[in-house]
Amino acid sequence: MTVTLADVAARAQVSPATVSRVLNGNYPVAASTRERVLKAVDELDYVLNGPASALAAATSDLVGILVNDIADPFFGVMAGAIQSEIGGPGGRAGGERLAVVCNTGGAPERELTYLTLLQRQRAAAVVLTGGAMEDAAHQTAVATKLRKLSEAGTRVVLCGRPPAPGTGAIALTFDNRGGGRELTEHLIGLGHRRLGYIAGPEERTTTRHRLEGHRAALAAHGIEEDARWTVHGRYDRQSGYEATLELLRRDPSLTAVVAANDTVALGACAALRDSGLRIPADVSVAGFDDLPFSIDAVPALTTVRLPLAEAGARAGRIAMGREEAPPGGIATVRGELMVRGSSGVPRT
Amino acid sequence: MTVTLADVAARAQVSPATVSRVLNGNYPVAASTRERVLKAVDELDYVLNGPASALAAATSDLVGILVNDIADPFFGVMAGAIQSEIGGPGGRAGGERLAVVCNTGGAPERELTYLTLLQRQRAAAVVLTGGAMEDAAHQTAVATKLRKLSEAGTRVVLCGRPPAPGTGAIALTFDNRGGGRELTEHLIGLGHRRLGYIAGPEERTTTRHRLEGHRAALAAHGIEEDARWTVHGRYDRQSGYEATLELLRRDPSLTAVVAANDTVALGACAALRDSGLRIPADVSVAGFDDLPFSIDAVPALTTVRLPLAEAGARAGRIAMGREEAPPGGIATVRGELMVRGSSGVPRT
DNA sequence: GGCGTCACAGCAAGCGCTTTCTATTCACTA
DNA sequence: TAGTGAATAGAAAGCGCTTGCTGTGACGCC
Repeated sequence: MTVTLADVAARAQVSPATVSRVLNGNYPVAASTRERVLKAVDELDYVLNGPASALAAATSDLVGILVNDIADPFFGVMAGAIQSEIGGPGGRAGGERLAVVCNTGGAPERELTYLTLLQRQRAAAVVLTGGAMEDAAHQTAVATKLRKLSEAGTRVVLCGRPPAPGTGAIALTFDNRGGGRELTEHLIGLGHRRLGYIAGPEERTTTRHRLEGHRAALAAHGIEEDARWTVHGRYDRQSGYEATLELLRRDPSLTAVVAANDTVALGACAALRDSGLRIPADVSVAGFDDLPFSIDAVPALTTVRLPLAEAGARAGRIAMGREEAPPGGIATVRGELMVRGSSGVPRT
Repeated sequence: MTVTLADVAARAQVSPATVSRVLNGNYPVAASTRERVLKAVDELDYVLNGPASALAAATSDLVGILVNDIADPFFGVMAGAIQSEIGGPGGRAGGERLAVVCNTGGAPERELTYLTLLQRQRAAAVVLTGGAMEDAAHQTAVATKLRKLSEAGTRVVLCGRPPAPGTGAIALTFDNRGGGRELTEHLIGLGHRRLGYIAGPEERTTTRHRLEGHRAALAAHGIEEDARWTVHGRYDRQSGYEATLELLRRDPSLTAVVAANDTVALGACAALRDSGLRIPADVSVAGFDDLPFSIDAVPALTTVRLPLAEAGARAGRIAMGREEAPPGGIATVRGELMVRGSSGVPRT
């Protein structure tokens, strides 16, 4: 039925061992023999049995990439960059590895199950992207899992995620706090004193860090924050829309709205427009991430550019062992403030 | 070192066979025994060896999803929908399957290599998304591969891709031609007679079909097309920007620009704005796909909504064998014209 | 000319699991 | 009381590959 190594060996008149060695290229095989084997492989249209080879060799060529939402360009861009370095076919990498993207949907239990699945497949490496959940039980569970993976020889890299001490995972962390602070300071610098903030889901590290940065900026400039100025929501457009209406309802005198990310900011823009307010003449808007579409908003979005592709690529290389891990296993990746049309001086 | 089935068996005082049966649940095991086994599994923190089990059972729980560009929401949305149906952990599906997204970057050879990799892993199913390459040699190669996969028991589903006759693949095809035609007819109906068209890469089926629809509409209304009115480019924003400038240069009297997709349309909008033209007062713009951000453009983009999530979900179910394949193995998925602010009557 | 050294090739023992077939038990029925 | 079959557990044969170790000629060296 299906062609096996033995069939190839028979046809090439060599032992299975030799065929295996030709295919893996990690043992000397005479050129003439090699050729004969390759010819047989070609003629029989042989395809290696992955599971069998993984079992025998006790390694696999699978690399897992965990993302919260694959439909969100934030993760798409990172995943693409990671994958391009992992190789898969045609990547810069030599060995053919199957980079697989797993969509957790931001659900803790899914994250864990995917990790188990990858552990089960004896994945060569795992890259976790995006913010982590702040649920203590879940964090412990994930940490335990990551440690087990590391111990089993799977390289674990965190990309855009806070470090997980004691797990052996390498972390490339985004400086969400610093970015958030810089962004808000920009607005304060323009003269804003009443700033609404649309935060992401409560239990995400990303949410918390960005918000902390925002508040640090306010505090640093002696602006007392009004509790009504912060609204929590999801990381999507609709959430931004609704949150903005809510903010306007709570305090119509706000002159700026800072959003958890660009997608939310776009929703905010829509809500402001629908409320008859001009951007930035009436209200300034700022986002975070600098996703590809942010420059196409009208006016273009002021935001913090996160080097998603660069960080992803680096994470990919580290996962493949082609780049050294940063000292201490932790590196902080900074964002860059992008001032564009959506922010201006406040109305007087 | 690592815990194996045998270890669990020893601790639970049963045979390995019994443990396997408890874990797979496809054979009667006394409740008390089962409990003992599960307890041992838990205590030893046992994780099944995927490759070994795949080898022994001659099946795997891997499902491959091939996309052209994972950073493009068009694919992200589809992939997310597919994956949610495939299951993976927490999906609606029962069996835990590892849905893996493979990024081909639109490169033919990568597509093939990924297919081989999946074949190697004995994937349970493969879903190919997005337009196909029109290169004859490559199409044959892919068709051969798909046929082999089908024959080996892998379910093959094409989502948003033209059918591949004789391969055993189920196809859910987007009606790009019909959508393109409807879109252009809308513009013609508004009074436009000089319409520029920004097409995608030449060798893509999607490109060709949309363009054919556009031309069919023109022909149906007796509009003779000027060769200068079509420009080819990539499916990205920059390409749309440049192509639009080129179109304006070639014929400044154009009153509408139809883009290959929404991303390109956004680039077109930017180019028009930068050229001092108003949308739609001076030039109308239309896109295709109705990606999430299209509604946030200013003005909102007139486009053809493709039910990406629905089609993806259906493809996922078919791949899992949870939904019957359409009659003949081919279904056409129609788009829906979304008329928004970016199209209006032409300037006089 | 004898012998250590290479460069290859093959043997065979698993890798950790699934599954067929067989054995055992036990509850009933005749 | 023996006979029957259902229910359950185990023995063992692989699944297709990798790899440590064992040949086996050919070669160079003293």
